Amino acid sequence: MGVVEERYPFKEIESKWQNKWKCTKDYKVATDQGKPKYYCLEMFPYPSGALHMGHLRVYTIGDVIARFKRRLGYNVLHPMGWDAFGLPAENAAIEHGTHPAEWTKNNIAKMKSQLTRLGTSYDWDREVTSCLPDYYRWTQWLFLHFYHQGLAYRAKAPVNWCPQCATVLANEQVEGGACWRCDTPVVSKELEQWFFKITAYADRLLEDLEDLGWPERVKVMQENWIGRSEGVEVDFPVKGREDKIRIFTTRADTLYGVTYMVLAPEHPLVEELVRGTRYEKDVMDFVARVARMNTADRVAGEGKKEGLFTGAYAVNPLNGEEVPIWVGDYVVMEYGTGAIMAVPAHDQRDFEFARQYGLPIRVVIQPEGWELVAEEMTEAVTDPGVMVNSGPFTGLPSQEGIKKVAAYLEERGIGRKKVNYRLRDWLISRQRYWGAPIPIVYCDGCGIVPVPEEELPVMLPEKVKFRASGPSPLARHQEFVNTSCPKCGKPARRETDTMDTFMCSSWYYLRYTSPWTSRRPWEEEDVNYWMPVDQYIGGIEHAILHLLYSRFFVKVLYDSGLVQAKEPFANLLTQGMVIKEGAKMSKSKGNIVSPDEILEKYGADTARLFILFAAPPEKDLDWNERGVEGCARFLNRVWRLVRRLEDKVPPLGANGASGRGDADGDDAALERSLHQTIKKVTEDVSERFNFNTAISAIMELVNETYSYLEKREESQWNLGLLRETLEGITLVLAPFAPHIGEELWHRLGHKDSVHLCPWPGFDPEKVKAREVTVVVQVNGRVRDRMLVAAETSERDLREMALERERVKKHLSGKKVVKVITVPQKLVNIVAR
RNA sequence: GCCGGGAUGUCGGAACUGGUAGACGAUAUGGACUUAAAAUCCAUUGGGCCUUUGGCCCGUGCGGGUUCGAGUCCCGCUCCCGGCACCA
Repeated sequence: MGVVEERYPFKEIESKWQNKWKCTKDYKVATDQGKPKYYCLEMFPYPSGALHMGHLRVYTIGDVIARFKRRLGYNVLHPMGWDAFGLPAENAAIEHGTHPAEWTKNNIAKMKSQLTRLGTSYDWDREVTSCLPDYYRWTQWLFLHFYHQGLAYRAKAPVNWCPQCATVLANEQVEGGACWRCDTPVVSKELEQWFFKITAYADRLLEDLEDLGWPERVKVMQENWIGRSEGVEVDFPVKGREDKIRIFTTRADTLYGVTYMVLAPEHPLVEELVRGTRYEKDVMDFVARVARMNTADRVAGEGKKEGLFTGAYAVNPLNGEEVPIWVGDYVVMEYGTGAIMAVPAHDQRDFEFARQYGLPIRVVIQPEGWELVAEEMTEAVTDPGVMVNSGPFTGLPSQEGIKKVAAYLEERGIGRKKVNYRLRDWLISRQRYWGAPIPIVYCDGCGIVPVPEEELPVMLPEKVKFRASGPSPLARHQEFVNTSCPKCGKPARRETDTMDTFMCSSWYYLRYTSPWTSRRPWEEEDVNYWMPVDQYIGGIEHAILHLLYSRFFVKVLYDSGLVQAKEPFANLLTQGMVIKEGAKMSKSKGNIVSPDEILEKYGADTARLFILFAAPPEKDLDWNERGVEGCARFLNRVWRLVRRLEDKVPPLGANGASGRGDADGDDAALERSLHQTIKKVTEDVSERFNFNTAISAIMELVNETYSYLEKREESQWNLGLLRETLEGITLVLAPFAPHIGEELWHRLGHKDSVHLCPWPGFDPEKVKAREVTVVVQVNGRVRDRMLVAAETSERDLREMALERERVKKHLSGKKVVKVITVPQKLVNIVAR
């Protein structure tokens, strides 16, 4: 029985088929209007050096989907490339002296070979690398396109600066006041930078979320990030001055409850109000102190509020009342108008501030069911209620009041409806070398001049010197900086900032559709055939960043007629993390599992199978070596099963096709299992991406096939049925374990690749069981089981159930009140 | 605080629109094969109770409810994970 104990030689098999697939280019695709397309895409990696387990997981999931859809007859675009600009390359250059281009190139080579070893089915002819001039040329082209659309502008503004990365960051790249990449607290700096006007698309970015096949939580995260808020802006005149303080509020119904105003420390009016007054020194000291705090400190001081009276008063435009104007750190300049009306009775922050500084509290909304008394309140009451002390609005329900007061303000020209967003424009300048140069020239005479399209790309100079601190290599590179103005020809200076690498990744999926074109960023026919991406797969960490920027890009391109898709990614799958012993893999914890070691020890098929089997794709996956061994065991079982029978089972169509009507029904049972398995795998993969249950179904079929062989003498085996079964197993296993699938398929006598073979269908008739186990319950408790013909009628079921001895025992002394029957499932007898 | 998601054996996880809770895999235990080990194969593997073949009871985070029947639906909580947050 030597063969039976054999383990499958994965090393030979895997390299054999990987070479074959490479030569035959089985996964190369072309635009084909006559075929339904399917664009399957995984987020392209940053070439950091080597794949980690997280990469292994995404690329395995994507590969299974691509292989599966191909087999279903789709023209599948499944490309791969490299998000190759970025800081680590530059930092490596500073530390080790390797040029970023060299470092990146080596990493790409390494990671590409790892992806090949994993058995992925990419069309490598479409590989894109964002740091190469033939790619970043178009990134620059897109910058100019945005510029010409009025969507790129240069502005001086307070921006987030990461001292560690020595560059500015977009708002999306600051997490809790710290740099998303290195976790260093960011500081605020006033700089002139390039911005993309993403806020102009806020509403569409919000509205179009609805139709996306994305996880709810990702949609909600984007919703929160955009932070749409409807309200009114109201002007409060300043007593004794021409100035007005404009505020934004969502609670116009509480306008009669205003007892003071607060300006943000950065508000331009602050200085003017206090100038020359006895309040000036204290207020300006306070303003300076707040300005010195970095973002992290200000976030950390959450809840603690500080403020000062400015000595000035504002007039409530509704009731003419004079209220003191304060300056306070709990009001931020970036949101709304940088000034608020304070209604301590109905806003928790105002309430805390008022209590702290002894400012008056006035109730103007009485919630239903209890009587609010300002002096007795311990917190603000924000619930809706009835308006009180509100002049002509008294007695109105507050929710109605919001609208009525707004209308009243608008009529009198003292206020207007306004929608505010939390979303800020996207700051795309970076003070670093390893990125796409911003194609702009500054001329003393002409000002900001875009580099003409035909002069693209603005090449990143290769010979530069890296230093640990100071200006970026680009800013110090005189030949790069000094140029002539494209407009007037006089000496001019180039922009030395490069673009945020999120620019590069905002359009790479468009480039994949026609990466060879050198005349345009993409060919219209190709981009419109393939887009949108049907299934996008990647980590949740890009829920806002990459996914929001890409959506913005496509909307802009749609508006200019460059693409027909309104959204880049129709469906999104966010895969969970790979963890070990309940913790994220990290160097400090020493729980890192290396993909190379896994591929070496167990092979790609086993690694893939475990990744897919251990958890559904959205959930975290706990890496467990014993589980990996279980998957290796399973593949060996399949291997031995085919090896044992490959010379015995006749080709399909020849004599010995599966005979039915065998006396004991084992043949029918095995055949049924086969069809049920195909059905289950098909549904689990196509409808829900539940690879784990699909694989367990295949395991069950393999177990049953072994049982079948065990049960009978070899002479009694139905060899035709066994061939059908073995082929079925191979066909459905192939997307998950492509190498062994291909090998077994060929061992079974086939000449073509299993991966190009149509997905097997199932016969709905053969899925149905002839006999089923029906459960008999008495008062909802299972008391017996009956094996009956599947088509047994409800009446028969009921009668049979009532006749069962065990049932009678439980019915003794009771009266049958009701009998519920569910054909093929159960009978429930209700007795009292 | 607001929003989203979750809690099922020893572990990873199954259970379609309410209908046999624990599929599949791992672990553990026992057995077969072997000089022995590995590998392989077979059996058992939620808890408790009863004298057995067998049977009974409990059990899907907690407390209620709806229903013939609830892991699944409803109400009220607890805890965990994630996002946002002086956002006016």
